[in-house]
Amino acid sequence: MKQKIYVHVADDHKILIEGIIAVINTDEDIEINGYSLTGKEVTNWFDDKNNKADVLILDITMPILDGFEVLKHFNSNKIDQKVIILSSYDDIKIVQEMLSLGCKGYITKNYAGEHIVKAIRAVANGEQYFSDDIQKILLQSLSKEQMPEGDLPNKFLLETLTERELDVLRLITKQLSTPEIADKLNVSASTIDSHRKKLLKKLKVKNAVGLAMYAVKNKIV
Amino acid sequence: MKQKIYVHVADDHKILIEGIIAVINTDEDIEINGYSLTGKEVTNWFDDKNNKADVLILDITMPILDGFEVLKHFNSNKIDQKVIILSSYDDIKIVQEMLSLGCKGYITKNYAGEHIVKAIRAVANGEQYFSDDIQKILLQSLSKEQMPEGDLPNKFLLETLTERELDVLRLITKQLSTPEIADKLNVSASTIDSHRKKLLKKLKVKNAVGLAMYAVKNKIV
DNA sequence: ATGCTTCTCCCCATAAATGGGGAGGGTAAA
DNA sequence: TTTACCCTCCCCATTTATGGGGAGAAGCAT
Repeated sequence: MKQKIYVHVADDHKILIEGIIAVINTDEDIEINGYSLTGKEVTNWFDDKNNKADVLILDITMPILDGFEVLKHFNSNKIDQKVIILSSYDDIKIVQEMLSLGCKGYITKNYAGEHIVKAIRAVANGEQYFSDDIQKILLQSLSKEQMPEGDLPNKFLLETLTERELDVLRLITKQLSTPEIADKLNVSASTIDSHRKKLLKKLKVKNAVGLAMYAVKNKIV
Repeated sequence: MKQKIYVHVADDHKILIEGIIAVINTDEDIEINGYSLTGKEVTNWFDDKNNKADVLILDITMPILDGFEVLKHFNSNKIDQKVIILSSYDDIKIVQEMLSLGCKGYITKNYAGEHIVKAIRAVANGEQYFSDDIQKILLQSLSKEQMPEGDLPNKFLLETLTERELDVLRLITKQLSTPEIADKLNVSASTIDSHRKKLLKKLKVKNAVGLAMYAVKNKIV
């Protein structure tokens, strides 16, 4: 029998912890030797040098301390802990932030059932592990040009929009057509067309709906 | 031995379903005889008269159809199903909305582990059941004597959208064009055109951008 | 002065969206 | 059975949107 892998689970929903335990208990060489319902419990547990786990499965949204703060605590206290993020979020910004904070794996709750055991084995073995959807968005982010660290990618894109482009974008979200926008801004429709083309290229979206969704996400409206 | 209670579980996170199964399996007289990962699966399951469950445990945030829409489907199709809402939300408006839609129990995911078995027994027995935190906010709302008037204004409009229209609306927000949507749904582009026209009329918006903005406001996406 | 960007406007063309009408098949309720 | 709604598909037509190119005027910075 292989050496046992000890796992600590942290999630504010106990039912989810019980689900993970149920899935993992089918494997004899993995054992849950502790769990936490808040981020504070996690840091307390690992601050005690008697407590150890090969892998920590960590939720992001938790009371008192969230997943980000737990990882920051580990970093500032030189606690070298292998962490798998288990979250509902599949936002590239969050994933990148977590990676920069040192997590070794990231799986979304949609994939947890099938992949969690694989993830634990991989990370315990010193490898990384990401669920399929996370792999996908990570690859997408790579192909698009990486942002300088700590910078929010969308903030950056937003800066590249000129004032006039922002004017047009705002009016688009108000459901105005090109001729209507041209009229409102007292320029030719051709000009608005140019701005629209520029917006589509800059924001890498397909159509006006994409522009609107971008505007909403970035709170331009 | 008592008569067995059959339970259907619906949640978009399979790991949570596995947790519930793990907790419930300790009781011999309760059995999970089905589960769903989307609201659509739930309605399909219960539309089949061969499928029955004494209790349905229902999450609110699910793909395709959310918990609200599942209950509305039950009501408009005269399906008398005992439902326990299992959600992270502890918003009084949401709880009241769910009660008015006929749910028999409401427990938050924080309390799921300890209370879910009790809740199932109570509801299967014709009683109501609410977890402690939900009981608390329900009592508060009574003492404040607040009315749920004008609470969810747009949710009403949402009701008027058919499932097919919602399908189309969701794909529009993903920046798909009419031909692309037609391809994805395996129907003719003319059909999608019809749905788009209907959507524009029903939601009283000018164009696809208006549809997208509506979808965002009403958290369809 | 020479680039650089922005804003403006135009040409070309095709694809897509909007707006009106109708129509058949299905299901379900009254 | 009749009524109503939903989903499907088509006709007509016009307006908008997308995608490529170029180009001049103004401002600004090195």
